[in-house]
Amino acid sequence: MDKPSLPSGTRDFSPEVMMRRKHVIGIVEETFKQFGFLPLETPALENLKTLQGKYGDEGDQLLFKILNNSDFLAKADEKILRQRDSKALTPQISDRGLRYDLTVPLARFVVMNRDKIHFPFKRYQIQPVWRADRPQKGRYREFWQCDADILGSQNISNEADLLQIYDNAFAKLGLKVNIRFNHRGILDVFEPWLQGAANHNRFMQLIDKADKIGFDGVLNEINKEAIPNGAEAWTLLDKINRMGSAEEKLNALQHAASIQHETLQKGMLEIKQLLTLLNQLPVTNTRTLDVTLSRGLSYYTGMVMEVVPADDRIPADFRIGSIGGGGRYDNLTGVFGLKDVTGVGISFGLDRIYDLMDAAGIFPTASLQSTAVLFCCMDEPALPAAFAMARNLRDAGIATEVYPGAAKLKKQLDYANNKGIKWACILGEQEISDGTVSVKNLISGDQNICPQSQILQHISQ
RNA sequence: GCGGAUAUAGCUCAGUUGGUUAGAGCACCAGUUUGUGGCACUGGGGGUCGCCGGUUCGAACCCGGUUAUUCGCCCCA
Repeated sequence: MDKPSLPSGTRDFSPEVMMRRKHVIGIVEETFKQFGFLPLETPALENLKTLQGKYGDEGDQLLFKILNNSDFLAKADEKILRQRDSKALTPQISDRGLRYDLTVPLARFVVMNRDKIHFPFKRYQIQPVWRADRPQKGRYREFWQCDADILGSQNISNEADLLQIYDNAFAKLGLKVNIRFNHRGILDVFEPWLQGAANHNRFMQLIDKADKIGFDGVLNEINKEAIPNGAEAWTLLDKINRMGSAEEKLNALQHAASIQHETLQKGMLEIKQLLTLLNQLPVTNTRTLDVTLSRGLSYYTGMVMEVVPADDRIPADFRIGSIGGGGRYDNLTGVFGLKDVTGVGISFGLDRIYDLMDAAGIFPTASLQSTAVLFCCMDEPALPAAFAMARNLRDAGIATEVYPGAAKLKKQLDYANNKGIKWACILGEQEISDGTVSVKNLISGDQNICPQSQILQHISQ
């Protein structure tokens, strides 16, 4: 018999871990609801056609594919089969795959249900996604995303809401973060200068690594890849970024842009509108305009945002990437045939947030408790009385257990102690004949005898 | 897809230049206490040293292969 094991990059979540994960999910979900988002769930499986071609070549490689049922090889092309050409064979033996993110399923859903949806459409989705990536620290093959998106409204107040959601949720979680934002319009200025979209995309990919490898690291990469004017563009962006306030950065940008670039003006206008909405409101975390933020290669077309940890309780060597990100994408549903639906959304990386809070040791201990009262019976005849009292306590909203059967008292109290149960209610021959119950507070060690009818009042004190 | 590290009890790990019966802590079970947990003490169960092969009188230890895990790179949450 082989030892049981898990597929790499997947994990079991023990009851202790799940209590904490639920704590995080609960706060994120509650925040989404407070801003008027409603839940959506989609299947783990999607048709491969829905998923493929949405995430670039690399993304397609990382899709988990599912073999067709029935005799899938019988239908495969004889020639391709003999050539052992996996890439050509895949479409013949696999029609379905596991979802890679929550945004593409959302787009599919909106297109399929366009007749039922009223725009602006605000939905949140908290579900696992799968990527056949190489696992490493903070990176899993099965992980959870918590997405909130608004479709069909281009007003910048949506972005303002999403930035508030980030701030509110992390404030409630008790994790200090920095919320960075930028506008793709600012970066698009450089496209002609960098001589083409390919260079520009690569440029954005490289500057996105600044957090990790620093200014010089990015500069080296740009020089190594010989991106035309890349070094100059990067130096300029970095210089602007070092200025203090968002307003100063915007002013510097205005002066630096020698031509009246349309997307730059749009980007700067939207950032100003955003600041007008947000600057009057209280904020718990830091929120910075970072003109070097690009969010890689994805489909973003307007505002982009990203959350990075900024909590000094996190050990210095515990480095992990961003824990949330999002932005505006025009024409998200275009690939599925529905044009001109703009969307803006954010995502919380649940697993990384969990890892960070765990490393920083900031999970509240209360999130571990479940049962409040345990009934311990000395003998079987005491069980009916325990069941009756347990029922009353549960009706009063108190989580209550009756220990199964009449085990040794030591064993029953051990159980209560390990589970962090506060009250042990002991029932033996004496208590049953007196109509009483011995109530022990397992935190203080105090023990009293009270009438069975008074049990609720006794433990409510 | 590429590179490094690791693999010994349920978990975290020791294990001397290769030498008799492979250890510790935690966890578990039992007892000290026939109805009282946490603390303490005593005892107990639990291992084909990842797997396959090689070197050797002798391998947990050395060599080769393999599988898995893990940390980086690419990319991403």
